[in-house]
This record gives sequence, C-alpha cells and structure tokens, in this order.
Amino acid sequence: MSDAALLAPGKREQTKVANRRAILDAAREVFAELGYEAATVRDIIRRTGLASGTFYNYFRSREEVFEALADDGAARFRPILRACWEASNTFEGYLRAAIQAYFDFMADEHENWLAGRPPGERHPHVRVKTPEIERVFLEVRGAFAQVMEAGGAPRVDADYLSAACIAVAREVGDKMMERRPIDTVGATDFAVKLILGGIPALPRLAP
Amino acid sequence: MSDAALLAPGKREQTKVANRRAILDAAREVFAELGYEAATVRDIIRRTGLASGTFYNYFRSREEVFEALADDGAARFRPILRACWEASNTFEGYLRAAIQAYFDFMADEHENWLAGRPPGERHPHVRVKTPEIERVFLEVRGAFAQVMEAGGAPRVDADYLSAACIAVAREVGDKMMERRPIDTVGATDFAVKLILGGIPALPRLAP
Amino acid sequence: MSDAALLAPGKREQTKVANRRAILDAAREVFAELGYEAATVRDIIRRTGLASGTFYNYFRSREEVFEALADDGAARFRPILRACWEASNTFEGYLRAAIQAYFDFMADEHENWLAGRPPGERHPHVRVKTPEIERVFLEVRGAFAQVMEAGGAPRVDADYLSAACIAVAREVGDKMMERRPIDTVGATDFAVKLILGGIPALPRLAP
Amino acid sequence: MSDAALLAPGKREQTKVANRRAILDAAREVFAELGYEAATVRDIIRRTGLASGTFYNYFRSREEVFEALADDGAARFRPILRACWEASNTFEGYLRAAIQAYFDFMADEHENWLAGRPPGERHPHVRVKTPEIERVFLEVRGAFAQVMEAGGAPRVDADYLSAACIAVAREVGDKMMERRPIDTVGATDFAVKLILGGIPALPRLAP
DNA sequence: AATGAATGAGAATTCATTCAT
DNA sequence: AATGAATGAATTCTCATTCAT
Repeated sequence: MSDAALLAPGKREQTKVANRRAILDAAREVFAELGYEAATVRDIIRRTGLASGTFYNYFRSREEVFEALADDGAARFRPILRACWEASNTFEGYLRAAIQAYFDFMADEHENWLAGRPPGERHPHVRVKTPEIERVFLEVRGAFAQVMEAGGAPRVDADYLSAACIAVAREVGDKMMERRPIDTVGATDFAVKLILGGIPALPRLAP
Repeated sequence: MSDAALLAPGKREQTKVANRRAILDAAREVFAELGYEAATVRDIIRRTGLASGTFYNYFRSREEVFEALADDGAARFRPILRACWEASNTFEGYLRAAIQAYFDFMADEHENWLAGRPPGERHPHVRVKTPEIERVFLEVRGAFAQVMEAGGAPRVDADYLSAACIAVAREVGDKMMERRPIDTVGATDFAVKLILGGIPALPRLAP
Repeated sequence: MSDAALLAPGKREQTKVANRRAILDAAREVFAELGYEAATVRDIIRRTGLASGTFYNYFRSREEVFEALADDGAARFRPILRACWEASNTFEGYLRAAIQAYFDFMADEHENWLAGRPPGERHPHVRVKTPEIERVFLEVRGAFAQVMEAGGAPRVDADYLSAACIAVAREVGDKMMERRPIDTVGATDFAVKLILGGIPALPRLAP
Repeated sequence: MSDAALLAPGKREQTKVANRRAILDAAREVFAELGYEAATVRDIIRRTGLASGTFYNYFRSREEVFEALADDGAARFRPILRACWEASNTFEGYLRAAIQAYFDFMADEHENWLAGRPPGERHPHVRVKTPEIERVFLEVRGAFAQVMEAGGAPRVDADYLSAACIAVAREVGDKMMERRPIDTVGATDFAVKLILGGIPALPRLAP
C-alpha cells in the first residue's frame, strides 16, 4: 500500500465505501417496494448499476444485506438514545426524550420503508432481531434497571417493562405514521403518560 | 341424490374438508419447524401424503396457506374474546379476562409455532394482517369505545389505546413464552396493571 | 335398447350428440382464441359447462378434438366438391365451381378461425393432415386424372398439379380474407385463370 | 481494454456466439426429431451439454428459439434470392432462378427438418411468420411489381400473384421432397411453367 | 353417462452463487 | 476489485387423465 493510501482514502477505498452504500440504499428501496420475500439479489444489484458478482464482494447473501439494513437503523438510533440518557436527570425526562426521539426518527426514516406500499399492506411483514437491535433493547432495559436500582422507580420486572415500552412505542408510532399531519408530540405524550401512569401500579418484585 | 345426502355431507364433501384440514395442519408444522421463509409447498404437501397437485386445489400458494393459518387462529380466538366481553361487567374484568385468554391461547398454540426450533435462533418473524385478524382488532377497539361511551373509562384516543394494548399483550406474551415455567397469570397481572394504571393518566379527548 | 330408441333419438342420444357438438364448438373457439399450442382441454371443457371427466367420454385427447375439428371442415366441404364435379361438364367449369365453392366456404367459416386473432398473427400456425383432408386432396387429384384420361386436358403430373391448385386456392383465399369487402368472385377469377392458363404450358408426361 | 480487444472479440464474446449457435443447432435437431409440439426446452438444452439455466440467457422460451430458427432460415435464403434478382435480365430468368434456388435450399435443409421421422407420420405442421420471412415475401412481391412497372409483364394483382407463387413453390417443393430421387430441376420446370403460362391469362388491373 | 377432486409426472423457470476474464 | 455469463439445484405449478361417487 502506498503512503498516499495512509493519508487519504484512495480511489479504491472511496469506491468500496460508495458501493457498499449504493447496495444498502438499493436494498432499502427494493425491500420497501417488493417486500422481503419477493426481493431478489438481482433486483437490488440491478438498481445499483453494478455487476451481480460485485454484490458478493460486500455481502454474503440477501439475508445479510437485510440484517445490515436493520442493523444500520438501530446503529444510527442507538447514539441518539444514549444521548437522551445522558441528558436527562429524571426517569420521566429520559422516557419522554427517548420516545420523542424514536418518533422523530420514524418520521424521518419511514418514508424509506413505506415508499410505494399500498396502505392495506399486502406482503407478510418480516422482522429480524439483529445484534444492533438487541443492543438497543439492552440499552433500554439497562436504563430502567439503573433507575430502579437508584430508587427512582419501583422495582418491577424490567424485562417485561422494557418489552412493553418498546412495543407501545412501535405500535403507537405505526398508528401515528398513518395519520396526517404526523403528530410526534401528541403520540409521545400518549405513550409516555400510559407507561408512566402504569408503572406505579405494576406488581413489585420481592426485594 | 338420496335423502341421506341432504342430511349428511357425501363422502366427497368429507374428503374435501379433511384434505383442507390436513394441508393446514401440515403447513402449521412445517412453518414451525422450518420458518416461513424456508418452508416450501413441497415440504407441506409431502407431509400430508397427498399428491403435489392436490395442494393447488385448495390454496394458490404458500402465502395463501400462511394467511389461512393466521386467519384460522384469529377466527378461533375471536369467539373467546367475545365471550370475555359478554361475561364481564367491569372494564377491568374484561381486560383481565381478555388478556388471560390470549396468553392461555398462546401457551396452547405456541407449541405449534416454535416446535423444534433452537431457542436462541434469530428467526425472522413474519406477520400478516388477515380479515379475521383485522376483526379482532376492531372488536378490541369497539369494546374500548363502548366502555368509554358508557362512562366506564375516561375518553381517550381509542385507536392508540387499542394498538398499545395489543402491542403490550403481544410482546409481554412473547417474553412470557421464553420463560419456564410459563406463567400466564403473572404475565396477565403485569400487562393488566400496566394498562389499567396508565389509562387514567392519558390525555383526555375534547368532549 | 327400447323400440322408441329405434324411432327417435332418446334423451341419452340427444345429449350425446349435443355434448359432442358443444365440445367441438368450444374447441373451435378456444383454438381460435388461444392457438393450438396454448389451448388446454380445461379451457375447452370449461366453456361447455360440462365436467372435465366428460370430455373423455367423447374424445381421447386434445389432439383428437383438433383433428376432429379439421376433419369436420373437410367432411362438410367434400360433398360440396363432389357436387361441383357432378354438375360440371367441362374442366374449366369444374375448376371454377370448385374454387368458388371453396372461397365461399372460407368466407362462411373463417370467422370461426380468426375470431379474436390479431391481424399480425402471433402464435405459430399449426396444420394437420387428417383422413378427411387427405380425401379432399385425393378427390381433387382424381378429378384431374379423370379429365386428363378423357383427353379434356394435357397429361401432366397430377400430383404436382393438384398440390399446386390447392396451394393457390389456400393462399389466394387467405389474402382474399384479409381484404374488405371480401370478393370471392374476383379471387376465384384470379385463381382459375392462373391455373387454367398455366396448364397448357406444363411439361407433358411421356405417354 | 487492450488494442487486441478492439480487433478480435474476447473469449467471452466468442463463447456467447458459440453458445447461441449451439442452442439453435440443438433446437433444429430436436424439432426435427420430435416435432415442435413434443419438443421441450429440456430436450434442447440437454443436447447442448449446457446448463438448463443457460438456455434462458439466450432465449425466453421454446417459441422464441423456434422463431429464431425460422428467421435464420429466411435470413440465409434472402441474399440468395437477391442474387437471383441481380443476375437475371428477364422475368422468366428471375423466376426460374429463384424457384430453383428455393428448391435447392429445401433439398439441402430439409434433411434437418425431417431427419428420423417416419415418412407416413401425420405430424402437425407448424409455421411462423417472422420479420425475416416477411421480408422474403416483400422481396418477391417487390420484384414482381418492378417487372410489371417496367412493362416486362402484364399489370396484375401483385399481392395475389406473389402469394400464389410462393404457395406453389412451397407445396410443389414439399411434394418434390417426398419423391426419390429428389428432382429439383423437374419440380422447378413444373412450377415455372405453370406460373409463367398462367400470368398472361390473369385479369389485368385497370391502368 | 356425468361429475369433479386427486393424481403425479414433468415442464418451465428462477436465482443465488461461482469463476474465468 | 469488477464483470457478467454459466451453473444447476430447487421450486413452482400445470394439466391430461383417472376413478370413486
């Protein structure tokens, strides 16, 4: 490798990054339009203008791009979530910031995921659990646990609670996306109040 | 045609029903073992002992059986849900009965859906929206609306609320299924208390 | 069989004839619309309203209906041809009558064969040689031979001649059918004059 | 890309051409042996030694190869026809040269089309109209029109005439192929004399 | 004789992946 | 690293035909 390559990304490096990006973008579009099931590697690669063999220099399979895509979203969201945590000093503050951030993220991104899909939603809907998504889940659960530990909330089943919170955020978020205008503040208010109101009523864990 | 034929279905009729059933049952097993993605029509039909062409006398594609299966589940659950509604005289009673029924239903059925799959496996999760499933949604939302109407609960966004409840039931249910022993009562208690506690805190609709 | 059956066709017989006719008619339509290749027994039988099994009470295969259909046309045309022969006393008279009759027959029938076909004619075109068609050919050749025998025309290669006449009739007939208005008289005049003018020039057979 | 590549096709290019040729050749054989109807894509590809998928890199269907084959024949014959035209200075000369050339072409090629089929067999005869075949038609009609224009023949219906000539050539040619030995000269003589003798008798077009 | 569901061989076709260029 | 044709296993699905009712 030449010295130049150590200083700035060479042509190679640029192309590599750009190609990977191009494939991910194309994949996002194709999955959105055709659904996971129907989308083929050929559909994806055709849209990039690259040759079919080139796909395999970047991903091992269609499944791998799909996961990379899901991972990508989670990976981009996780720092945001982390920032919410660091910026809040109350549990409510964290919860509200996190959910608001998630809904804003949805509003920004979901255009990608719903482009060209009929509202009646044909295609069965596929969801994967990637490492990055797992990490988001763990981050949320960790935050809850820490708050409970510190006495900022009653000690309840953190696993159920985080599952329930994520579920509420996801589904209320989906409903929110179906309405016009998109009202992330109203949806956040709803979700936060439901959860926050519910927590004190939850069965306590034995100390 | 003999009188008997008017009273009892002919042999042909019987076989048709039996075959449809056989294909649905085989499909349930195959989807459970292989996952939706990997399952093929051949896998399904092989298990029934029927001829491959016979599959197409009953369903047009793998997707169609899958939907029939989901529809079937919802169709079997709906009367139960309805019975919960008719048997309860308080909102809390309904909610608890409904969620408990759902978790029991899950516990009964999920054997079918996860049989033989390694527990840690990251199987993509597929979900369809069939007419019967839609009706379950509507039933839940209708029940909420009716309770609010009657003054049995504060007037809140019924759409968000039903979405949130179903979401909580689904996700807490999934977590419940991962634990041993399966504790439907504990999970029900958690979900009901969360929702019931949260509702009074929700933003009210303008009257 | 009852006496009645000997006097008039019974219900059975009526149905049998009617069903055969119905299948032939449906087949004609289907072959015309879809082309021989693409047409299936199911397409044909569906159009009759009969059950698929019933087809096999009348024909052994799709090929058999197709031939029956071709045969049918030839069988209906042959008596006409024969009548031309019997009614004419000159060679020219026969030839003209026969070709005119054929063109009239085409004009009557071809509606069936071209119904719904695009003029650009997709589908490869299939032609079979059935026994009845063979007989028409033999009839024509026989007529030529007889005329030559009787000295009414020079002795030439009857096989080539009848092939050529039939070919001319077929192709000029096809062109005729593409024009509007359909002018069977003009087409007949053309074909007859070409053949009649050509015959004297043909190489003679050794006596 | 090296300079050489500009001069000679790369190896890839060569294989592509060779494969296309191989498929066409195999198709010709298979159609000849099995008939159009019975021949399958598998039969064709098996004979090439290529993989089944490869077929679809070159043709979309069995029908498409068939048409390509017919087109190919016409494409190879058309320059011959053109040469006949350019070499002749009389109408008779052209007609005779063209028909002789066609019969020779048939005699050369028909081995391919009938190889291995029992002679008496009633094989359905399939015919397509491809662009190249259309051009042969137009070429013939154009030649006739030009001769008439120049006063080398009476002004008659060029459409009917070219249809009739081609028909005679085809059918007399087929008969010729059934005889042994194959006598292209005799058949040519027959066809030419019939047509040439017939033309002066044809109804004239209004000037 | 009519029915129409079952049959199952086998055709068409796709598509992820490889690999020579 | 890019290319894109070849591969061939695998899958879907059709359809003529049978046969119990």
